[in-house]
Amino acid sequence: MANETNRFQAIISHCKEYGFIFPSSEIYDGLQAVYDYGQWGSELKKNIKDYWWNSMTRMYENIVGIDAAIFMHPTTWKASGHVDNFNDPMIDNKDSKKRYRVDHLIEGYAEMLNAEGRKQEAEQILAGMDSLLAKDDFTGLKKLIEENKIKCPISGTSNWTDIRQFNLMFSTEFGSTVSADDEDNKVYLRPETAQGIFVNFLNVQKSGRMKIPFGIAQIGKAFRNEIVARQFIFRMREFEQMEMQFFIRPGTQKDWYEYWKEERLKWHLALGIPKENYRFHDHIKLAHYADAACDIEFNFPIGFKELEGIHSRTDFDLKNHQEYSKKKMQYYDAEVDPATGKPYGNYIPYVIETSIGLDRMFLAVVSHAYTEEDLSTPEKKDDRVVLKFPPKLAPMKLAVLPLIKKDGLPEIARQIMDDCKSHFRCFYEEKDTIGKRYRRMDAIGTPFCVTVDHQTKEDNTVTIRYRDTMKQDRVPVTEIRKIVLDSL
RNA sequence: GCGGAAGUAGCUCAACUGGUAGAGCGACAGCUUCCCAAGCUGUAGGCAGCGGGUUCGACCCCCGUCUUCCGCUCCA
Repeated sequence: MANETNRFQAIISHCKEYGFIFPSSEIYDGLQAVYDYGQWGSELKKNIKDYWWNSMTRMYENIVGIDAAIFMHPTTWKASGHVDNFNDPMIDNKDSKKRYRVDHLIEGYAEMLNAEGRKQEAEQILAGMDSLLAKDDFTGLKKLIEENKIKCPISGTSNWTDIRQFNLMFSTEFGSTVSADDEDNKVYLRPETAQGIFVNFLNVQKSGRMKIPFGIAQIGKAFRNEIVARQFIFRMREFEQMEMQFFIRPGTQKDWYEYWKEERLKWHLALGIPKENYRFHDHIKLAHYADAACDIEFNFPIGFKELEGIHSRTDFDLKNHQEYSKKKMQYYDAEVDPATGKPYGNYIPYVIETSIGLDRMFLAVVSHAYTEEDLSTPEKKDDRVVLKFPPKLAPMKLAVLPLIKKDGLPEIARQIMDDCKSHFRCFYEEKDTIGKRYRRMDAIGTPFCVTVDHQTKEDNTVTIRYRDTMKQDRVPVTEIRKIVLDSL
Protein backbone atom coordinates (compact mmCIF):
# COMPACT_ATOMS: atom_id res chain seq x y z
CA MET A 1 0.00 0.00 0.00
CA ALA A 2 2.85 2.34 0.79
CA ASN A 3 4.24 1.64 -2.66
CA GLU A 4 0.89 2.28 -4.25
CA THR A 5 0.66 5.60 -2.42
CA ASN A 6 4.12 6.51 -3.67
CA ARG A 7 3.13 5.55 -7.16
CA PHE A 8 0.06 7.76 -6.95
CA GLN A 9 2.20 10.66 -5.72
CA ALA A 10 4.65 10.06 -8.54
CA ILE A 11 1.84 10.13 -11.09
CA ILE A 12 0.49 13.38 -9.67
CA SER A 13 3.95 14.96 -9.80
CA HIS A 14 4.51 13.71 -13.30
CA CYS A 15 1.18 15.15 -14.42
CA LYS A 16 2.18 18.54 -13.14
CA GLU A 17 5.77 18.52 -14.28
CA TYR A 18 4.95 17.53 -17.83
CA GLY A 19 1.98 19.79 -18.43
CA PHE A 20 -0.94 17.43 -17.94
CA ILE A 21 -2.67 18.74 -14.83
CA PHE A 22 -2.16 21.81 -12.65
CA PRO A 23 -3.95 22.77 -9.46
CA SER A 24 -6.48 25.45 -10.27
CA SER A 25 -5.38 29.05 -9.68
CA GLU A 26 -2.18 27.74 -8.21
CA ILE A 27 -0.56 31.16 -7.86
CA TYR A 28 -3.24 31.91 -5.29
CA ASP A 29 -2.59 28.66 -3.44
CA GLY A 30 -5.03 26.72 -5.53
CA LEU A 31 -8.68 26.00 -5.01
CA GLN A 32 -9.55 22.83 -3.20
CA ALA A 33 -10.50 19.93 -5.42
CA VAL A 34 -10.36 21.96 -8.62
CA TYR A 35 -7.77 21.29 -11.30
CA ASP A 36 -6.78 22.64 -14.70
CA TYR A 37 -5.71 20.57 -17.66
CA GLY A 38 -2.46 21.73 -19.23
CA GLN A 39 -1.10 21.57 -22.74
CA TRP A 40 -0.80 17.79 -22.95
CA GLY A 41 -3.56 17.00 -20.50
CA SER A 42 -6.11 18.86 -22.55
CA GLU A 43 -5.03 16.93 -25.66
CA LEU A 44 -5.35 13.61 -23.87
CA LYS A 45 -8.68 14.59 -22.42
CA LYS A 46 -9.97 15.64 -25.80
CA ASN A 47 -8.83 12.36 -27.33
CA ILE A 48 -10.70 10.42 -24.65
CA LYS A 49 -13.80 12.49 -25.34
CA ASP A 50 -13.55 11.88 -29.06
CA TYR A 51 -13.05 8.18 -28.54
CA TRP A 52 -16.19 8.02 -26.43
CA TRP A 53 -18.26 10.36 -28.57
CA ASN A 54 -17.38 8.64 -31.80
CA SER A 55 -18.03 5.18 -30.50
CA MET A 56 -21.38 6.24 -29.07
CA THR A 57 -22.72 8.29 -31.95
CA ARG A 58 -21.12 6.42 -34.85
CA MET A 59 -21.02 2.81 -33.79
CA TYR A 60 -24.62 2.89 -32.59
CA GLU A 61 -26.88 4.20 -35.30
CA ASN A 62 -29.71 4.86 -32.87
CA ILE A 63 -27.74 7.17 -30.60
CA VAL A 64 -27.47 10.90 -31.15
CA GLY A 65 -25.65 13.54 -29.17
CA ILE A 66 -26.70 16.82 -27.64
CA ASP A 67 -24.99 19.63 -25.78
CA ALA A 68 -27.33 21.03 -23.16
CA ALA A 69 -26.72 24.11 -21.04
CA ILE A 70 -25.27 23.88 -17.56
CA PHE A 71 -27.95 26.25 -16.24
CA MET A 72 -31.35 24.66 -16.08
CA HIS A 73 -34.74 25.75 -14.87
CA PRO A 74 -34.80 25.37 -11.07
CA THR A 75 -37.82 23.10 -11.23
CA THR A 76 -35.64 20.55 -13.02
CA TRP A 77 -33.93 19.76 -9.74
CA LYS A 78 -37.15 19.49 -7.83
CA ALA A 79 -38.38 16.97 -10.38
CA SER A 80 -35.12 15.04 -10.35
CA GLY A 81 -35.14 14.76 -6.58
CA HIS A 82 -31.84 16.57 -6.11
CA VAL A 83 -33.30 19.41 -4.07
CA ASP A 84 -34.89 17.13 -1.51
CA ASN A 85 -32.52 14.23 -1.48
CA PHE A 86 -29.26 16.08 -1.21
CA ASN A 87 -30.18 18.65 1.36
CA ASP A 88 -29.48 16.89 4.58
CA PRO A 89 -28.86 19.14 7.55
CA MET A 90 -26.03 17.81 9.70
CA ILE A 91 -25.01 18.29 13.29
CA ASP A 92 -21.81 17.37 15.14
CA ASN A 93 -21.36 16.32 18.73
CA LYS A 94 -18.45 18.31 20.10
CA ASP A 95 -17.38 15.62 22.53
CA SER A 96 -17.46 12.49 20.41
CA LYS A 97 -16.69 14.42 17.20
CA LYS A 98 -19.32 12.33 15.50
CA ARG A 99 -21.51 13.80 12.82
CA TYR A 100 -25.16 12.95 12.39
CA ARG A 101 -27.85 13.71 9.95
CA VAL A 102 -30.31 15.75 11.94
CA ASP A 103 -33.31 13.74 10.77
CA HIS A 104 -31.61 10.46 11.65
CA LEU A 105 -30.73 11.73 15.09
CA ILE A 106 -34.25 12.87 15.89
CA GLU A 107 -35.83 9.78 14.37
CA GLY A 108 -33.56 7.64 16.50
CA TYR A 109 -34.72 9.47 19.59
CA ALA A 110 -38.37 9.08 18.55
CA GLU A 111 -37.88 5.37 18.11
CA MET A 112 -36.49 5.16 21.58
CA LEU A 113 -39.56 6.94 22.93
CA ASN A 114 -41.74 4.52 21.01
CA ALA A 115 -39.95 1.61 22.56
CA GLU A 116 -40.66 3.09 25.95
CA GLY A 117 -44.31 3.34 25.05
CA ARG A 118 -44.32 7.13 24.87
CA LYS A 119 -45.93 7.06 21.44
CA GLN A 120 -47.60 10.39 21.55
CA GLU A 121 -44.44 12.25 22.45
CA ALA A 122 -42.60 10.53 19.64
CA GLU A 123 -45.18 11.49 17.09
CA GLN A 124 -45.19 15.03 18.30
CA ILE A 125 -41.45 15.34 17.91
CA LEU A 126 -41.45 13.84 14.45
CA ALA A 127 -44.22 16.15 13.33
CA GLY A 128 -42.29 19.10 14.72
CA MET A 129 -39.19 17.96 12.91
CA ASP A 130 -40.96 17.61 9.59
CA SER A 131 -42.38 21.10 9.67
CA LEU A 132 -39.04 22.58 10.72
CA LEU A 133 -37.21 20.64 8.00
CA ALA A 134 -39.67 21.87 5.42
CA LYS A 135 -38.96 25.45 6.46
CA ASP A 136 -35.19 24.88 6.64
CA ASP A 137 -35.45 26.24 10.16
CA PHE A 138 -32.11 25.15 11.60
CA THR A 139 -32.30 27.16 14.81
CA GLY A 140 -35.69 25.61 15.43
CA LEU A 141 -34.32 22.14 14.83
CA LYS A 142 -31.44 22.70 17.19
CA LYS A 143 -33.87 23.95 19.78
CA LEU A 144 -35.91 20.79 19.31
CA ILE A 145 -32.82 18.69 19.93
CA GLU A 146 -31.85 20.69 22.99
CA GLU A 147 -35.34 20.84 24.50
CA ASN A 148 -35.65 17.07 24.29
CA LYS A 149 -32.14 16.65 25.63
CA ILE A 150 -31.26 14.35 22.77
CA LYS A 151 -27.87 12.85 23.48
CA CYS A 152 -25.09 11.54 21.33
CA PRO A 153 -25.14 7.74 21.58
CA ILE A 154 -21.35 7.68 21.76
CA SER A 155 -20.40 10.45 24.14
CA GLY A 156 -23.76 10.57 25.92
CA THR A 157 -23.65 14.35 25.97
CA SER A 158 -25.82 17.05 24.42
CA ASN A 159 -22.91 19.25 23.49
CA TRP A 160 -23.91 19.98 19.90
CA THR A 161 -22.59 22.28 17.22
CA ASP A 162 -24.91 24.45 15.19
CA ILE A 163 -26.75 22.71 12.42
CA ARG A 164 -25.13 23.01 9.06
CA GLN A 165 -26.39 22.16 5.67
CA PHE A 166 -24.26 20.48 3.10
CA ASN A 167 -25.98 21.10 -0.15
CA LEU A 168 -24.68 18.99 -2.95
CA MET A 169 -25.57 21.61 -5.51
CA PHE A 170 -23.87 24.92 -6.19
CA SER A 171 -26.24 27.77 -6.70
CA THR A 172 -25.90 31.22 -8.13
CA GLU A 173 -28.12 34.16 -8.98
CA PHE A 174 -29.68 34.48 -12.34
CA GLY A 175 -30.29 37.78 -14.07
CA SER A 176 -29.89 41.25 -12.60
CA THR A 177 -30.78 40.37 -9.06
CA VAL A 178 -29.47 42.18 -6.04
CA SER A 179 -30.36 39.79 -3.31
CA ALA A 180 -28.72 36.40 -3.19
CA ASP A 181 -31.51 35.18 -0.95
CA ASP A 182 -34.12 35.69 -3.57
CA GLU A 183 -35.30 32.15 -4.25
CA ASP A 184 -36.93 33.21 -7.48
CA ASN A 185 -33.59 34.09 -8.99
CA LYS A 186 -31.69 31.09 -7.73
CA VAL A 187 -30.33 28.67 -10.29
CA TYR A 188 -28.14 25.66 -9.76
CA LEU A 189 -25.08 24.48 -11.56
CA ARG A 190 -26.17 21.04 -12.67
CA PRO A 191 -24.98 18.19 -10.43
CA GLU A 192 -25.39 15.74 -13.31
CA THR A 193 -25.69 16.09 -17.04
CA ALA A 194 -28.49 13.54 -17.29
CA GLN A 195 -31.29 16.04 -16.70
CA GLY A 196 -30.24 18.01 -19.76
CA ILE A 197 -31.00 14.89 -21.74
CA PHE A 198 -34.32 14.16 -20.03
CA VAL A 199 -35.73 17.65 -20.51
CA ASN A 200 -34.82 17.39 -24.19
CA PHE A 201 -36.26 13.94 -24.62
CA LEU A 202 -39.27 15.13 -26.61
CA ASN A 203 -37.28 17.63 -28.66
CA VAL A 204 -34.79 15.05 -29.81
CA GLN A 205 -37.30 12.27 -30.27
CA LYS A 206 -39.57 14.41 -32.42
CA SER A 207 -37.03 16.45 -34.39
CA GLY A 208 -34.83 13.43 -34.96
CA ARG A 209 -37.77 11.09 -35.63
CA MET A 210 -36.18 8.70 -33.16
CA LYS A 211 -37.77 5.33 -32.59
CA ILE A 212 -37.48 3.41 -29.36
CA PRO A 213 -35.05 2.03 -28.46
CA PHE A 214 -32.74 4.99 -28.93
CA GLY A 215 -30.12 6.87 -26.98
CA ILE A 216 -29.05 10.45 -26.35
CA ALA A 217 -25.41 11.06 -25.52
CA GLN A 218 -23.81 14.06 -23.95
CA ILE A 219 -20.44 15.21 -22.69
CA GLY A 220 -20.39 18.08 -20.26
CA LYS A 221 -19.41 19.63 -16.99
CA ALA A 222 -21.24 18.98 -13.76
CA PHE A 223 -20.70 20.40 -10.29
CA ARG A 224 -20.98 18.94 -6.83
CA ASN A 225 -20.15 20.59 -3.57
CA GLU A 226 -18.46 17.56 -2.07
CA ILE A 227 -17.92 17.63 1.66
CA VAL A 228 -14.64 15.87 1.36
CA ALA A 229 -13.06 16.23 -2.02
CA ARG A 230 -9.64 14.74 -2.25
CA GLN A 231 -7.62 12.21 -4.20
CA PHE A 232 -6.46 14.41 -7.03
CA ILE A 233 -8.81 14.47 -9.99
CA PHE A 234 -10.72 11.44 -8.74
CA ARG A 235 -13.22 13.53 -6.82
CA MET A 236 -13.48 17.10 -8.01
CA ARG A 237 -16.02 19.79 -7.39
CA GLU A 238 -16.10 20.63 -11.07
CA PHE A 239 -15.92 17.57 -13.26
CA GLU A 240 -16.95 16.29 -16.62
CA GLN A 241 -19.28 13.45 -17.43
CA MET A 242 -19.84 11.41 -20.54
CA GLU A 243 -23.39 10.16 -20.32
CA MET A 244 -25.79 8.29 -22.49
CA GLN A 245 -29.42 7.78 -21.67
CA PHE A 246 -31.00 4.93 -23.54
CA PHE A 247 -34.79 5.04 -23.86
CA ILE A 248 -36.56 1.71 -23.94
CA ARG A 249 -39.91 0.00 -23.74
CA PRO A 250 -41.03 -0.66 -20.14
CA GLY A 251 -40.41 -4.23 -19.14
CA THR A 252 -37.29 -4.61 -21.25
CA GLN A 253 -35.01 -2.86 -18.78
CA LYS A 254 -33.35 -6.04 -17.47
CA ASP A 255 -32.19 -7.07 -20.93
CA TRP A 256 -30.95 -3.61 -21.89
CA TYR A 257 -29.23 -3.19 -18.57
CA GLU A 258 -27.26 -6.38 -19.20
CA TYR A 259 -26.63 -5.32 -22.79
CA TRP A 260 -25.11 -1.99 -21.79
CA LYS A 261 -23.01 -3.52 -19.04
CA GLU A 262 -21.35 -5.67 -21.65
CA GLU A 263 -21.08 -2.98 -24.29
CA ARG A 264 -19.46 -0.56 -21.92
CA LEU A 265 -16.91 -3.06 -20.68
CA LYS A 266 -16.06 -3.87 -24.29
CA TRP A 267 -15.42 -0.20 -24.92
CA HIS A 268 -12.91 -0.09 -22.10
CA LEU A 269 -11.18 -3.28 -23.13
CA ALA A 270 -10.87 -2.06 -26.72
CA LEU A 271 -8.26 0.39 -25.47
CA GLY A 272 -5.98 -2.51 -24.73
CA ILE A 273 -5.94 -2.12 -20.98
CA PRO A 274 -5.98 -5.64 -19.50
CA LYS A 275 -9.23 -7.05 -18.22
CA GLU A 276 -8.03 -7.66 -14.68
CA ASN A 277 -7.96 -3.90 -14.13
CA TYR A 278 -11.75 -3.78 -14.37
CA ARG A 279 -14.51 -5.28 -12.33
CA PHE A 280 -18.23 -4.84 -11.83
CA HIS A 281 -19.62 -3.76 -8.52
CA ASP A 282 -23.35 -4.16 -8.05
CA HIS A 283 -25.13 -1.63 -5.91
CA ILE A 284 -27.06 -3.11 -3.03
CA LYS A 285 -28.44 0.17 -1.78
CA LEU A 286 -30.02 1.84 -4.78
CA ALA A 287 -30.37 5.54 -5.43
CA HIS A 288 -33.85 6.99 -5.38
CA TYR A 289 -34.27 6.72 -9.13
CA ALA A 290 -32.92 3.25 -9.90
CA ASP A 291 -34.17 -0.33 -9.97
CA ALA A 292 -30.75 -1.78 -10.73
CA ALA A 293 -27.29 -0.25 -10.73
CA CYS A 294 -23.68 -1.22 -10.96
CA ASP A 295 -20.31 0.37 -11.35
CA ILE A 296 -17.44 -0.52 -13.58
CA GLU A 297 -14.56 -0.17 -11.18
CA PHE A 298 -11.00 0.39 -12.26
CA ASN A 299 -7.86 -0.57 -10.43
CA PHE A 300 -6.54 2.91 -9.71
CA PRO A 301 -3.32 3.35 -7.72
CA ILE A 302 -5.66 4.06 -4.79
CA GLY A 303 -7.42 0.74 -5.30
CA PHE A 304 -10.51 -0.36 -7.19
CA LYS A 305 -12.82 2.63 -7.49
CA GLU A 306 -15.84 3.62 -9.52
CA LEU A 307 -15.05 4.67 -13.04
CA GLU A 308 -18.39 4.30 -14.75
CA GLY A 309 -21.95 3.74 -13.57
CA ILE A 310 -24.63 1.80 -15.37
CA HIS A 311 -28.04 2.47 -13.92
CA SER A 312 -31.49 1.27 -14.74
CA ARG A 313 -33.31 4.52 -13.98
CA THR A 314 -36.83 3.24 -14.68
CA ASP A 315 -39.23 5.97 -15.78
CA PHE A 316 -38.48 7.98 -12.66
CA ASP A 317 -37.06 11.05 -14.37
CA LEU A 318 -39.43 11.34 -17.30
CA LYS A 319 -42.41 10.63 -15.08
CA ASN A 320 -41.41 13.36 -12.68
CA HIS A 321 -40.72 15.84 -15.44
CA GLN A 322 -44.15 15.04 -16.83
CA GLU A 323 -45.67 15.74 -13.46
CA TYR A 324 -43.80 18.97 -12.79
CA SER A 325 -43.92 20.37 -16.31
CA LYS A 326 -47.42 19.17 -17.20
CA LYS A 327 -46.01 18.08 -20.56
CA LYS A 328 -46.62 14.55 -21.75
CA MET A 329 -43.27 12.78 -21.76
CA GLN A 330 -44.63 9.87 -23.71
CA TYR A 331 -43.89 7.90 -26.78
CA TYR A 332 -46.29 6.21 -29.13
CA ASP A 333 -44.96 2.79 -29.98
CA ALA A 334 -46.52 1.62 -33.22
CA GLU A 335 -44.83 -1.74 -33.12
CA VAL A 336 -47.18 -4.65 -32.64
CA ASP A 337 -47.00 -6.56 -29.39
CA PRO A 338 -47.05 -10.25 -30.36
CA ALA A 339 -48.77 -11.05 -27.08
CA THR A 340 -51.83 -8.94 -27.80
CA GLY A 341 -51.67 -8.43 -31.55
CA LYS A 342 -52.00 -4.71 -30.92
CA PRO A 343 -49.48 -1.86 -30.94
CA TYR A 344 -47.64 -1.21 -27.70
CA GLY A 345 -49.19 2.25 -27.71
CA ASN A 346 -48.41 5.19 -25.45
CA TYR A 347 -46.02 4.94 -22.58
CA ILE A 348 -43.34 6.77 -20.66
CA PRO A 349 -40.09 5.11 -21.71
CA TYR A 350 -37.76 3.45 -19.26
CA VAL A 351 -34.14 4.50 -19.22
CA ILE A 352 -30.79 2.78 -18.97
CA GLU A 353 -28.02 5.21 -18.18
CA THR A 354 -24.32 4.80 -18.81
CA SER A 355 -22.34 7.49 -17.10
CA ILE A 356 -18.57 7.68 -17.08
CA GLY A 357 -16.46 10.30 -15.37
CA LEU A 358 -14.20 11.82 -17.99
CA ASP A 359 -11.68 12.94 -15.39
CA ARG A 360 -11.67 9.50 -13.84
CA MET A 361 -11.16 7.95 -17.24
CA PHE A 362 -8.25 10.32 -17.70
CA LEU A 363 -6.81 9.18 -14.39
CA ALA A 364 -7.36 5.55 -15.30
CA VAL A 365 -5.55 5.98 -18.62
CA VAL A 366 -2.66 7.91 -17.10
CA SER A 367 -2.20 5.62 -14.13
CA HIS A 368 -2.19 2.58 -16.32
CA ALA A 369 0.20 4.20 -18.80
CA TYR A 370 2.64 5.46 -16.20
CA THR A 371 5.68 3.20 -16.13
CA GLU A 372 9.03 3.51 -14.46
CA GLU A 373 11.67 1.39 -16.17
CA ASP A 374 15.12 0.46 -14.99
CA LEU A 375 17.43 0.43 -18.01
CA SER A 376 20.66 -0.02 -16.13
CA THR A 377 23.48 -2.00 -17.63
CA PRO A 378 26.51 -3.27 -15.73
CA GLU A 379 28.40 -0.22 -16.99
CA LYS A 380 25.82 2.43 -16.43
CA LYS A 381 22.83 3.19 -14.26
CA ASP A 382 19.85 4.35 -16.23
CA ASP A 383 16.09 4.57 -15.96
CA ARG A 384 13.19 6.26 -17.65
CA VAL A 385 9.59 7.26 -17.04
CA VAL A 386 7.33 6.50 -19.95
CA LEU A 387 3.62 6.98 -20.47
CA LYS A 388 2.45 4.02 -22.51
CA PHE A 389 -0.75 5.52 -23.84
CA PRO A 390 -2.75 3.76 -26.49
CA PRO A 391 -1.59 5.69 -29.60
CA LYS A 392 -5.09 6.93 -30.37
CA LEU A 393 -5.21 8.67 -26.99
CA ALA A 394 -1.65 9.98 -26.90
CA PRO A 395 -1.52 13.78 -26.81
CA MET A 396 1.39 13.78 -29.24
CA LYS A 397 1.59 11.20 -32.00
CA LEU A 398 4.92 11.82 -33.64
CA ALA A 399 8.18 13.61 -32.89
CA VAL A 400 10.36 14.64 -35.80
CA LEU A 401 14.01 14.99 -34.83
CA PRO A 402 17.01 15.97 -36.91
CA LEU A 403 19.95 14.08 -35.48
CA ILE A 404 22.03 17.24 -35.55
CA LYS A 405 20.97 20.74 -36.38
CA LYS A 406 23.03 21.38 -39.48
CA ASP A 407 23.98 19.87 -42.82
CA GLY A 408 20.45 20.34 -44.08
CA LEU A 409 18.93 17.82 -41.66
CA PRO A 410 16.53 20.32 -40.05
CA GLU A 411 15.22 21.22 -43.49
CA ILE A 412 14.34 17.61 -44.27
CA ALA A 413 12.74 17.22 -40.86
CA ARG A 414 10.65 20.30 -41.52
CA GLN A 415 9.36 18.74 -44.72
CA ILE A 416 8.26 15.67 -42.78
CA MET A 417 6.51 17.95 -40.30
CA ASP A 418 4.67 19.70 -43.10
CA ASP A 419 3.61 16.37 -44.53
CA CYS A 420 2.21 15.10 -41.21
CA LYS A 421 1.06 17.95 -39.02
CA SER A 422 -2.29 18.41 -40.64
CA HIS A 423 -3.10 14.74 -40.02
CA PHE A 424 -2.10 14.34 -36.38
CA ARG A 425 -0.27 16.16 -33.61
CA CYS A 426 3.46 16.36 -34.28
CA PHE A 427 6.36 17.77 -32.35
CA TYR A 428 9.57 19.17 -33.79
CA GLU A 429 12.74 19.34 -31.71
CA GLU A 430 16.37 19.91 -32.57
CA LYS A 431 17.83 20.85 -29.22
CA ASP A 432 19.92 18.51 -27.07
CA THR A 433 21.23 15.03 -27.76
CA ILE A 434 18.98 12.54 -29.46
CA GLY A 435 18.70 10.40 -26.34
CA LYS A 436 17.48 13.28 -24.28
CA ARG A 437 14.86 14.10 -26.85
CA TYR A 438 13.64 10.50 -26.95
CA ARG A 439 13.26 10.48 -23.18
CA ARG A 440 11.34 13.73 -23.18
CA MET A 441 8.93 12.23 -25.67
CA ASP A 442 8.60 9.13 -23.49
CA ALA A 443 7.62 11.33 -20.59
CA ILE A 444 4.61 12.71 -22.42
CA GLY A 445 3.80 9.41 -24.09
CA THR A 446 4.60 10.08 -27.75
CA PRO A 447 4.40 6.68 -29.44
CA PHE A 448 6.69 7.43 -32.41
CA CYS A 449 9.88 9.37 -33.00
CA VAL A 450 11.55 9.64 -36.38
CA THR A 451 15.13 10.81 -36.69
CA VAL A 452 16.62 12.40 -39.78
CA ASP A 453 20.30 11.61 -40.30
CA HIS A 454 22.85 11.83 -43.10
CA GLN A 455 21.65 8.60 -44.62
CA THR A 456 18.29 10.27 -45.12
CA LYS A 457 19.90 12.56 -47.66
CA GLU A 458 21.09 9.56 -49.64
CA ASP A 459 18.19 7.11 -49.57
CA ASN A 460 15.29 9.12 -48.13
CA THR A 461 14.83 6.86 -45.12
CA VAL A 462 14.69 7.69 -41.41
CA THR A 463 14.90 5.69 -38.24
CA ILE A 464 11.62 5.28 -36.48
CA ARG A 465 11.84 4.62 -32.77
CA TYR A 466 9.02 2.96 -30.87
CA ARG A 467 8.20 4.28 -27.45
CA ASP A 468 7.35 1.08 -25.61
CA THR A 469 10.17 -1.14 -26.86
CA MET A 470 12.72 1.57 -27.67
CA LYS A 471 13.45 -0.48 -30.79
CA GLN A 472 14.29 1.25 -34.04
CA ASP A 473 13.53 0.52 -37.67
CA ARG A 474 14.63 2.10 -40.89
CA VAL A 475 11.66 3.27 -42.93
CA PRO A 476 11.16 5.41 -46.04
CA VAL A 477 10.16 9.00 -45.34
CA THR A 478 7.10 8.47 -47.51
CA GLU A 479 5.83 5.73 -45.16
CA ILE A 480 5.87 7.75 -41.93
CA ARG A 481 2.44 9.24 -42.24
CA LYS A 482 0.84 5.89 -42.99
CA ILE A 483 2.59 4.12 -40.12
CA VAL A 484 1.32 6.65 -37.61
CA LEU A 485 -2.18 6.82 -39.06
CA ASP A 486 -2.46 3.02 -39.07
CA SER A 487 -1.79 2.97 -35.34
CA LEU A 488 -4.58 5.39 -34.51
C1' G B 1 -15.41 18.61 9.61
C1' C B 2 -11.72 16.34 13.40
C1' G B 3 -6.57 14.67 14.62
C1' G B 4 -1.35 14.43 12.93
C1' A B 5 2.71 16.12 9.56
C1' A B 6 4.61 19.42 6.03
C1' G B 7 5.18 24.19 2.90
C1' U B 8 13.02 27.07 0.99
C1' A B 9 14.53 28.38 -7.04
C1' G B 10 10.36 24.40 -12.33
C1' C B 11 11.91 19.53 -9.56
C1' U B 12 14.78 16.94 -5.42
C1' C B 13 17.01 18.80 -1.31
C1' A B 14 20.87 21.71 1.87
C1' A B 15 22.77 25.81 5.15
C1' C B 16 26.65 27.00 13.25
C1' U B 17 19.15 24.53 16.38
C1' G B 18 17.86 33.57 15.35
C1' G B 19 22.23 37.38 12.01
C1' U B 20 18.81 38.60 5.88
C1' A B 21 20.00 31.47 1.25
C1' G B 22 23.36 27.25 -1.70
C1' A B 23 23.82 22.59 -4.71
C1' G B 24 22.32 18.88 -8.20
C1' C B 25 18.86 18.10 -11.94
C1' G B 26 15.84 20.97 -15.16
C1' A B 27 15.13 25.43 -18.37
C1' C B 28 17.24 29.01 -21.83
C1' A B 29 21.50 30.68 -25.31
C1' G B 30 25.86 29.00 -27.75
C1' C B 31 29.60 25.20 -28.86
C1' U B 32 30.26 20.03 -29.50
C1' U B 33 27.84 15.65 -30.92
C1' C B 34 25.85 10.38 -36.57
C1' C B 35 20.90 7.30 -32.44
C1' C B 36 18.66 6.61 -26.23
C1' A B 37 18.98 11.18 -19.84
C1' A B 38 23.86 13.18 -16.72
C1' G B 39 30.51 16.58 -22.83
C1' C B 40 31.93 22.18 -22.61
C1' U B 41 30.75 27.54 -21.78
C1' G B 42 27.46 31.11 -20.36
C1' U B 43 22.51 33.12 -18.62
C1' A B 44 18.08 33.51 -16.13
C1' G B 45 15.10 31.79 -11.81
C1' G B 46 13.89 32.31 -4.54
C1' C B 47 12.45 38.77 -0.86
C1' A B 48 11.78 31.44 2.18
C1' G B 49 2.99 29.75 1.23
C1' C B 50 0.58 34.28 3.12
C1' G B 51 -0.43 37.79 7.36
C1' G B 52 0.83 39.30 12.14
C1' G B 53 3.82 39.04 16.75
C1' U B 54 8.49 38.48 19.83
C1' U B 55 13.59 40.42 18.90
C1' C B 56 18.60 45.19 17.64
C1' G B 57 17.80 41.33 13.89
C1' A B 58 14.09 35.33 11.90
C1' C B 59 13.80 30.69 6.78
C1' C B 60 14.88 28.84 11.59
C1' C B 61 10.61 31.07 18.05
C1' C B 62 4.97 32.25 18.86
C1' C B 63 -0.21 33.09 16.85
C1' G B 64 -3.54 33.15 12.80
C1' U B 65 -4.62 31.76 7.82
C1' C B 66 -4.17 29.02 3.14
C1' U B 67 -2.62 24.69 0.65
C1' U B 68 -0.92 19.66 0.42
C1' C B 69 -0.20 14.74 2.44
C1' C B 70 -1.63 10.69 6.12
C1' G B 71 -5.59 8.76 9.31
C1' C B 72 -10.81 9.21 10.74
C1' U B 73 -15.57 10.89 9.58
C1' C B 74 -19.02 12.06 5.83
C1' C B 75 -21.02 11.43 1.08
C1' A B 76 -22.41 7.79 -3.22
